[in-house]
Amino acid sequence: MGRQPCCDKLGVKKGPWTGEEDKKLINFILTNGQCCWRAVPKLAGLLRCGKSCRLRWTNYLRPDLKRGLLTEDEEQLVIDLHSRLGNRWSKIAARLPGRTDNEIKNHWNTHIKKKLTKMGIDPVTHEPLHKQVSQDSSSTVTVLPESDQLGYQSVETDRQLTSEENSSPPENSSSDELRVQGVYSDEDPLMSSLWSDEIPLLDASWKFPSAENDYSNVGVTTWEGNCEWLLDYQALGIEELVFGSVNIAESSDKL
DNA sequence: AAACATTGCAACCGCTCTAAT
DNA sequence: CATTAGAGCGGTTGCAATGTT
Repeated sequence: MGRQPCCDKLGVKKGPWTGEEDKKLINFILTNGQCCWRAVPKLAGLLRCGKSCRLRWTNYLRPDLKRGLLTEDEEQLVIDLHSRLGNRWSKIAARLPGRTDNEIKNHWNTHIKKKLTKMGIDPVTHEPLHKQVSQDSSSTVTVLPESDQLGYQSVETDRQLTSEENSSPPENSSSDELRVQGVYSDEDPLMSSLWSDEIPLLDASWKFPSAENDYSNVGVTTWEGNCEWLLDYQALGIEELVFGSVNIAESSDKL
């Protein structure tokens, strides 16, 4: 017995969102809060799949999102977290307030990967590339990393990789396996907080520039039952402000 | 100026996880 | 315990913007 599709494929619009659709979605969520996403499109008068609405909201419309490129510090944090967590983008994103997993994933694939490769670091294993290359005697040994210039820390200190592990990226092993293997230590504050599934908060040691801002109630991935701020938004007339950005989206649609 | 190549990002797809029954 | 439905995640794709020839 197959699973029901998340939405009726018939009559469901796909592709880029229009300003009008954004407006409807924002308006609905500001007014009603977040109930079940499956019901959102119907209630909001959208011809979209609930999943699509959730994605649009979490990746683009959420008012607490930061826009623009990742800062150097954020990038560094992403690299560090990736070396520990692998492609667990949502876990990584949880450590960067105002950033989405999609955004970080895109930034990783388009910028950081290249940067690391250029630096002679394998973006998958975080191992120096020359280790693999040097096996081929004909190739020149890559001079290693300007990594220090960027503050990149080899993960060898954190992870004692066997040659087998070296051939399989972290994401190929289950987290529990890795923990059992001692790859991640429970004494590592980052890892232990991740294991315990607490609401992510920036550790002071990250020296993240925006840590001065209070994001303590923003890091939650769902704000069900925690949407008082929406009412505040409305009371303060911030809805207008939000829609201002929608207008920008609308105008960009016309371009 | 035009054609082509590359890049970057928003959005989709399909799978897994989890909670409810 | 098994089944089901919904939510979330990570990989991938499509396309507009930008750069290069």
